[in-house]
Amino acid sequence: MNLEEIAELTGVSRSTVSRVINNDPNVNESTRERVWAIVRQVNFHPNAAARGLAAGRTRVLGLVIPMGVSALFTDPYFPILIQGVSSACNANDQSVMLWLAEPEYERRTIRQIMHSGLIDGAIVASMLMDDPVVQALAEGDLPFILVGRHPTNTRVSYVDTDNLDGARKMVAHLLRLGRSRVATITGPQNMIAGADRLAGYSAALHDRGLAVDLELIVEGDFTEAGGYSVMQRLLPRRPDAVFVASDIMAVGALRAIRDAGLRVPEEIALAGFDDMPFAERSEPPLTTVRQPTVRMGSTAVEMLIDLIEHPDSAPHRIILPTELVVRKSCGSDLQ
Amino acid sequence: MNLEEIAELTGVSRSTVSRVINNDPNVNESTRERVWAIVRQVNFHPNAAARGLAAGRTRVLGLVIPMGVSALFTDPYFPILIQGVSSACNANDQSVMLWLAEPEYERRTIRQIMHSGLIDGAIVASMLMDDPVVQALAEGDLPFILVGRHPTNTRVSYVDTDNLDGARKMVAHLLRLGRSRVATITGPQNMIAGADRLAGYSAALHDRGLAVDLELIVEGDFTEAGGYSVMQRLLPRRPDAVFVASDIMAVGALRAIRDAGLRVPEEIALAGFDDMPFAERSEPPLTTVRQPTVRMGSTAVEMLIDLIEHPDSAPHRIILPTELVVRKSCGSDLQ
DNA sequence: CTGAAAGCGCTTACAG
DNA sequence: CTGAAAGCGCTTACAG
Repeated sequence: MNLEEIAELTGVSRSTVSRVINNDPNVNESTRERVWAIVRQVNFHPNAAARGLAAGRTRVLGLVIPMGVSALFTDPYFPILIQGVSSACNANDQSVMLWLAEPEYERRTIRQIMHSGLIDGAIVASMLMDDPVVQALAEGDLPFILVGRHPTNTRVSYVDTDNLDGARKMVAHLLRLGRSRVATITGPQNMIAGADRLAGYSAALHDRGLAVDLELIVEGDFTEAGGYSVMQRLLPRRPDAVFVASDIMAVGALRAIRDAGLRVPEEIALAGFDDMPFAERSEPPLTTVRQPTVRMGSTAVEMLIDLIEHPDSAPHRIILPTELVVRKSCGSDLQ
Repeated sequence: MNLEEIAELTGVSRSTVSRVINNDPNVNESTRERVWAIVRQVNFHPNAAARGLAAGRTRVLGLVIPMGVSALFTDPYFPILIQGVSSACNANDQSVMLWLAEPEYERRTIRQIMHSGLIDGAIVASMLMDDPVVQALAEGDLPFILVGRHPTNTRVSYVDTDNLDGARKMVAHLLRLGRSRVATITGPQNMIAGADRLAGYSAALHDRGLAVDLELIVEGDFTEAGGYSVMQRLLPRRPDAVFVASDIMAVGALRAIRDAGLRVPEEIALAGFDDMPFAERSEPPLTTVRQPTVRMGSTAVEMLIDLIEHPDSAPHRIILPTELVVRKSCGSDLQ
């Protein structure tokens, strides 16, 4: 079933059918109705590939997730992001092509994306400070939006969580509770969120006129096992609070504190970041920073559609706010 | 940059360039090399949409996940499945189009999928006994593979986990440990995995010549909160072991048992299903059944490619084995 | 082994 | 408001 056949059934030309399907205003009302009737009757759906080829727009958006960093896919961040993107695409009548860029295919992936003709633009969930994927995209001419800010390139558009502010608010909270040796377990410093959350930690100390004690800063790797072992290294330095840059690391840190015979929050206040589902189920429930992951996804979609339609617009940068989620692990109720 | 331009640069016809790109054997070796050299030099990639239109094959596979059931997306099953599918697609030089079918868009989604011309076939992760999406697909002529068996339609191909056998092995294990009142918290009985795991429970009792006690069977909803409340209902009936049809429900059940002042595994042995990441972190670590989710994804891809290339082959059904993961919560070490 | 030509199913100036 | 025609970038019989 194609345009030609519909045209025949309706007694108009292929062009007119096309106009009707595309809601072109220049069609006689009665013609339009006649065509629609047939279209619906035979359950006709135009071939999207042909449409894309002819019109130069496929209404398909690519979602690129570089898997290089780790098996981050077992944590809910990406699934939730995918959900946000997908649902915004549904709402905007777009389809989504998913590219999980495994390291061994990364080069091929990025080429495919840019030259496939299959997508009108891409949303890239890059996490690294200096991602070759982003580099390559920036050199091509496919519209794209980053989820996660880009630290240097001033010409890319992105949406990000306010990681710095979230961390800052959390550390300020811990200080306000009277903790004096607030340590932090950071994320990898080659990851933007890792760097930004550390910057927030420093800023909070600075806000209070406190000096950063390098002894109290240790770098984790965003895994539970990493959180555990790094917390063990931290314990002899006697922190009375720890801001952990991710919930999953916080769970590991919690175990390490327990295994050392210390109590949370009495002896060590603990706070995470992300507000993952397990955070509220942990024992004690984990104080953390909530980020608007779904909204990042849908915002990215809207930005991308806008960029596709206005390729020459200036780069947009949107930073979404976070929210403090205070539970038992920080000892707010001990005061 | 298109075929025509490459042809011009090489001094051959568009047809020949196309043959080279598609590894057609009927090309002179030296011509082939000359063309490849140029293709690489200008970093040419054929337009996939045009290719799909002309050849009738896009090398894009659809992955359809009906989101109707629940926000199942916060558990790692789907992400891991997506990963398996995506990585097998990469390995087979296919791209993947992701359709998260939200209930409100389900009808449109399925139409889009079938008529888009964008994909050569679909992998459908359906969970319901009687899914309208599967129904619709079965009536169309797009090749598709189900992840999760179909109970009635004998003409669809699928890959599934051996849910029945996994449950059966687990319950047999609990019985072997000397537990005499083995209860089960099932999944929703309109979901295939829910039904199959209950069937496995019954089979294990039957294998031992034991009668099923309906008092010891309660239906959960695959959520933690559900596991909690349903376990509360179960407690007065004094089970000494509970096979819970999913890890997330098992975590809820564990909390309910604790809150009632009972000990796991001493007073109640507990076992889950799925082997999710948090299962080994639970306290005590959860005995469970591991299913090969990644392999289901990659198997589905291979089956689909096969089906696309041999549309008339008989339906295939592949059931992958599970593995018992024995940890502390079942009390194996109490013996 | 190679090329000219038709065709995949659409869109969109162009002319009327 | 409508249609004939060119074109999007490929593939693939067909003829040689």
